[in-house]
Amino acid sequence: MKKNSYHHGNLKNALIEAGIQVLADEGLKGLSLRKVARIANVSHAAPYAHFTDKQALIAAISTEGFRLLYERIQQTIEHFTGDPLRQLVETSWAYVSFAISNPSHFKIIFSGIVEEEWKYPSLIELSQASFQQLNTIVESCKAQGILQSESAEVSALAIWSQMHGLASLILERKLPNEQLEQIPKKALVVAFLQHMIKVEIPHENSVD
Amino acid sequence: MKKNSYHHGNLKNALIEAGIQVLADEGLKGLSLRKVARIANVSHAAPYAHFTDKQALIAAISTEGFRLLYERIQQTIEHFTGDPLRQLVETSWAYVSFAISNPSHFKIIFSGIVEEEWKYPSLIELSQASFQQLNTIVESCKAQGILQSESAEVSALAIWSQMHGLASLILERKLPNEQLEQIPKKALVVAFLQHMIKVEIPHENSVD
DNA sequence: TGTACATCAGTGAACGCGCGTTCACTGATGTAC
DNA sequence: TGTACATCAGTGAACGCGCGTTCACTGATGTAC
Repeated sequence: MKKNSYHHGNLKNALIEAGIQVLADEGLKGLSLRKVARIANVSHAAPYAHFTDKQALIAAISTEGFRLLYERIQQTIEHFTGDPLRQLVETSWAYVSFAISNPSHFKIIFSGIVEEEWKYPSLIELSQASFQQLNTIVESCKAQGILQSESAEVSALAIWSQMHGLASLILERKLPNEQLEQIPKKALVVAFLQHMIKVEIPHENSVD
Repeated sequence: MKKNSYHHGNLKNALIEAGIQVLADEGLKGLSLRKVARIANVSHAAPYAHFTDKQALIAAISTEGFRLLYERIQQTIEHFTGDPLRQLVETSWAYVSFAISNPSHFKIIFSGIVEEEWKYPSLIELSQASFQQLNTIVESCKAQGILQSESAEVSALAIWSQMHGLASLILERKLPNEQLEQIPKKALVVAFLQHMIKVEIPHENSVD
């Protein structure tokens, strides 16, 4: 970024960025340390100064993506403080739209590519923190009588599963027909949630 | 299968089976034509008599898996003819349990690995037929007042998404805590569906 | 401010590997007469 | 039943490739005094 010779100065991040780019362009099968180094204008051995091996780079990309997702959801939660129903709808949509606009990140986080995940504790922390975000919202909704009142955790998992499944099916282009494909994705999210919610979800003056 | 020299007799299927085995043992990154040929006790060039290239083998494995899933669901439907609620519960469970017991097949079908899917029309047909199975059940449920009465297709997609998401999260070991992991998976399926259904789902004298 | 030195972040050659695919070939099988 | 021949399903050598990783190295940077 700053120096034009020898020491790069920010190579670690540059390699992560390059990796994301490769994933977007060619998918996982096209991702190699050598290619990533090439894109960062650096010799093919240079990455080893920052990552112990290829898995470590993949884990770093995954962690970075998870962090982005987490922060996006956190912002949404704060933006709608005090309105749990709205929080539920908007965070669900944030999840699905994150997948749509960052397919590489979403896929690498959730495609079981990172082996031996326990070696990368920040990944696991983020995963649990993310679920906790949703769980808190669901508890608030139940407290307000918006959702049926059984185990909040099961309900949270039900919602997460639904949004995760929708995101996956969209990314894999498995939406079963054109009719469904033409429905705006946010409308699908709202319709799905409406199936589970007692009160009517109000029309929003869409924020994003 | 029959001859012990030169002509194999059933090599095409043997290669598909070998491919499934490799996927189960080492995942997609370990799958190569050469390895598959090795397992089938055949020279590394032999597969080219049956598949134009590596992609074609992958597509064949995927198609085979999809067919198994389709047939399993079809049997479940027929087994509970006349009882749409039961059909809904049991086919949902069939979907999730197929994923659990055939993770390689499930992943390869739904992981976007098959490129240029349009080259393999039977894959696309199976995909649409599968959704149609679910759609028919949902329509019956709505006719009986079991489900809310909006678009059957949207409801069907909601259910499919939910089960697909649950299956994916289980396979990727992303269930957020041990508490949830200890719940029998079928109980989760039932709980999820209960969120969307007006009537109580009866306890079944479990069939499988 | 200047110098000596440790540490850091890169280089480039080299290793061994398994892969996908092609090609000329050959052994086995099926069919027409 | 026997023979000629086309077709099919395999073989094994060869190609070129990109990869992950290691290693001895060197240029740049930071620090102690």
